[in-house]
Amino acid sequence: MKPSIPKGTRDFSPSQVIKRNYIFDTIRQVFVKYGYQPIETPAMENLSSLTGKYGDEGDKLLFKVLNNGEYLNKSDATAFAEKDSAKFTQSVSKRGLRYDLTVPFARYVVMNQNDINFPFKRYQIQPVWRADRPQKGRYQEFYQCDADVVGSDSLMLEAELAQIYDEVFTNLGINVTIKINNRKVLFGMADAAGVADKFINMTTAIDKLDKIGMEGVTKELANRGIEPFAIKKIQEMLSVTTLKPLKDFFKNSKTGLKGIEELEEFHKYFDSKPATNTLEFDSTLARGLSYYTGCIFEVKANDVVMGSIGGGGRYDDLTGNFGLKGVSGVGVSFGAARIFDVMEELNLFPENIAVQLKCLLVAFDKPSHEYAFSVLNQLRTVGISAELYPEPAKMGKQMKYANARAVPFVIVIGSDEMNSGKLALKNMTTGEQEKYTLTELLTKLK
RNA sequence: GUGAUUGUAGCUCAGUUGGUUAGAGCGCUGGUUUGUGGUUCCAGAGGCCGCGGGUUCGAAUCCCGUCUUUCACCCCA
Repeated sequence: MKPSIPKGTRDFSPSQVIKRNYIFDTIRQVFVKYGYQPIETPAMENLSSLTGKYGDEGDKLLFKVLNNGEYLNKSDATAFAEKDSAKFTQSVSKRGLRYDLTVPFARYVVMNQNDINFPFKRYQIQPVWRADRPQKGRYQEFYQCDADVVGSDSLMLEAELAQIYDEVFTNLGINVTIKINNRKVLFGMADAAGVADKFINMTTAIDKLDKIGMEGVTKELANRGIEPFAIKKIQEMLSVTTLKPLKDFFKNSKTGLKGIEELEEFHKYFDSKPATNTLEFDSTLARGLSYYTGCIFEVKANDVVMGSIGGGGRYDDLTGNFGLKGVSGVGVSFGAARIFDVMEELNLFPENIAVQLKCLLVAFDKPSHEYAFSVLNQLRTVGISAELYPEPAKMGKQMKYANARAVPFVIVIGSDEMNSGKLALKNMTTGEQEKYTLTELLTKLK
C-alpha cells in the first residue's frame, strides 16, 4: 500500500521539530516568567463537554470518535432513517477530539476546583483538532499555546497578557501589531445605533472590514437586516480610532461606557512599560468565539500575509457551562503552526539551533573502530554530543555522512592515530585538520 | 459546507492534436581515488503516470467517480 497521512496533518522532520521546540521554549519561558503553571488535558473529551461551546459552525468542525464495540446495537435507527446526521452521531459517538485548549481548561477548573488556589494561572501547549478544509496556515491538527487566568476580574491581567504577547514576539523576532477591543464597546455601538438586538449580526459584519472594505460592510449590514440610519451611525463610530469620541456616542449606553472604562483601566497598567510592538485599539475587531465578554485581542504579523497568529480575551462566565458560576477568566493563545510559517517565510530561525551533534568519529578498520568507541565514550562522559559511524566504511562515505549531518567536527582514527595516541581533528567548516591527544580534544570540544 | 485547483522516479518538474520502449535536473548506488566531505568526470539502479471505472484498435493524455494538494468563501490559530 502507498503510505499516506490524513489531509490537513503533517509529519515533522528533525529540523522542523527542533524549530518548533524553539518556538515552544521561547513561549514557555515567558509564560513561566509571568507565573503561569503547566497543565495537560486528554486529547479526547466527552462530546458533551465540547458541543455547543463553539457555535453551530464549531460543532460542525468537531472531530468525533466512533464508539467501540457493537455500537450499531445502540444507534438511533430513527435518526438514521431520517438522515439526521447530528442526532445519529450522538448515538454512536460519545467522545471527540479537543477543539481548543480553553474549554478543556474550563472543564479542568470545575473538576478540580477544590484543589485549585484561585486566582489560577495556567499555561498549556498541546495539539488541537478541527475538521476544517485545509488552506494556507490552516491545518486539521495544530498546536496551540495558551495562557489563561481564572478567578480574577482585574484588568491588570489583560495588561499582563498583552505584555506576554509583546515579549514573546520580540524574543522570536517577529514584528507584530497587537489589536485590542472590548465586546462591551461593540455592544455599545449596537446600542447607540439602536440595534442591540442584532448585536451578533452587526459584529460578524464589521469583523470583515479589513477584508471587504466599508462598502462591503455596508452591504453586509443591510443584508443582515440593519436599517440605513443605523448603518450610518455605525459607520461614524467605526471611523473613530481613539476612545474619547466614542464616549459621546455611548452617552445612553451603560455597557458601552463600561467597555471604554475597561480599556482605559487596561491602559493604566499596560502603558507603564514601553512595548516593542504596536498595540492599537481596533473598533472593528470582533472575534467569533461567542464566549468572550470583555477585552478581546488579536495579533497579526506585520511583514507577511497570514491570518492572525494569536488571539484571546475575557470571558466572564466560561466555567458556568460546567456548573461553576461567577468565575471570570481571561487568556491568550498562540498559533504555533502559523508562527512557524511566518518565521520560515521571514527566515527568522537562528542558524545554530539545528546543530546538535558536536562531533563525529570515523574509523578506517576494525581495530581502530573498537578503539574509537572507547574515545566516543570518553567524549560522552564529559557531556560532548558525539557519534561514531557504526562501521569502518569507506572514508568518502563516512565524510559524506558527516557533511549531511552538518557536524562541525570530525575525529579521524586509523592505525597511526591509535598507535601514537594523537587523534586527527578535522574542522568541517574550514577543512583544516590537526592532531591532538585525547585530553586536549576533551577540552577543545567542551 | 460552497466554488476552483493539483497529482508522472526519493525530491523538483517536462511529456506535442490520444500512437509504439514515459524523460531531465537534483538525490541515491558503484567507479574515477587501497586514509578524507561540501568541486569534476563515467556508469547504474529506481515509475500500477494518485486510486477505481468508462470511451477507444490504442489512454499519463479524453469522460465519470473517489481520495489528495493548493487557494478563495464560510469560519478561524
